[in-house]
Amino acid sequence: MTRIKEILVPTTPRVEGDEEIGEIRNIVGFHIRLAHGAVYRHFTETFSDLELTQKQVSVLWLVDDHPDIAQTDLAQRMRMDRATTMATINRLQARDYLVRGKSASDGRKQTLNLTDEGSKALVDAKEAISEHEKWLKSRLAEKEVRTLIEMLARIHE
Amino acid sequence: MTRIKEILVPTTPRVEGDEEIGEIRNIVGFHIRLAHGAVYRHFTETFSDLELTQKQVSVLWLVDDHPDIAQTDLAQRMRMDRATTMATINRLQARDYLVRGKSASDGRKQTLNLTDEGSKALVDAKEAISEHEKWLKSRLAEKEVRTLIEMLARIHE
DNA sequence: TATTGTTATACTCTATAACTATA
DNA sequence: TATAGTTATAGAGTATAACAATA
Repeated sequence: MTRIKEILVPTTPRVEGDEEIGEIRNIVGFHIRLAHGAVYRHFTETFSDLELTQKQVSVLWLVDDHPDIAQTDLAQRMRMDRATTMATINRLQARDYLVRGKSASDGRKQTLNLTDEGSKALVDAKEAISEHEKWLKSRLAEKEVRTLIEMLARIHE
Repeated sequence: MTRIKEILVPTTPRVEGDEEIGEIRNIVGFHIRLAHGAVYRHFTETFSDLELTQKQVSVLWLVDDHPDIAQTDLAQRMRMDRATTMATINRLQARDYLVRGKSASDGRKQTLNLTDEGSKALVDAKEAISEHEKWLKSRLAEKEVRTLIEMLARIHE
């Protein structure tokens, strides 16, 4: 189901020297950094009770979605190297949010799974993420959310 | 100058349970984090010769655009707090890329300016940023770049 | 040889708190 | 009182290098 909507499109023409590097405001990377910072800050400020970072929540979430996941698999999904993954896992294990096991199929690999405490923490964390997303999405139209995610995915994939 | 354009807007109706939090793939914050990481990684890997981080380049750029800028003004533009700004400035000053001075109008404030060496480094850095942006923009259509910047700005402003 | 996990190391980013000087 | 800069401190993220165990 679709309907026609009229929007105003500013027709900024391409100017001579447009491809040159001009103002810092036109640098995509600059805005990605700032947006990331804003998101990071809102999350940590609003949900300091959680005592979990976005990254840690992401790890709990992925482990919950993929029981027995190995560290390398997790690392790939998070776009982290092994050492960084280790550091994150260690912190979560120290708080008894997840446990390491031995993979039956491959002796080199380990299995990661949430503890009951980890599952409980994830429920709270998802609640927080949900609120956080509402804050984020309040700045975007419904359709823009999908567009934005699609464009960002093209960048990190 | 503007013109009217008609677009099709899919009127996806809100469904029961729509506000529920589903897959991690639908979380905007998740993609912003990953995209930021991808951009960060590409920049540091490709321009390790520079010995400058994106943040440091941004600071040099802003100081160049705004001679005699004070640390607090810079901090606002970078969305950093004072302490983080100090740390960044200190690193750049230690490398003789910028100098601190005293503000004539306000004894509390300082002035920041690039040294000749800092200016030279900025030229190289802008070259790198330009290439980096090409890599980034190769994943996006011309129009999408503007859309993305606009949406990201709405998030961090 | 390649992969997985591990440890050690280092730099950057981020922020909080407390202090000094100035407005 | 408020603002600007400073210092000390700390946790987290990021990565590299080298090592052991396993495939």
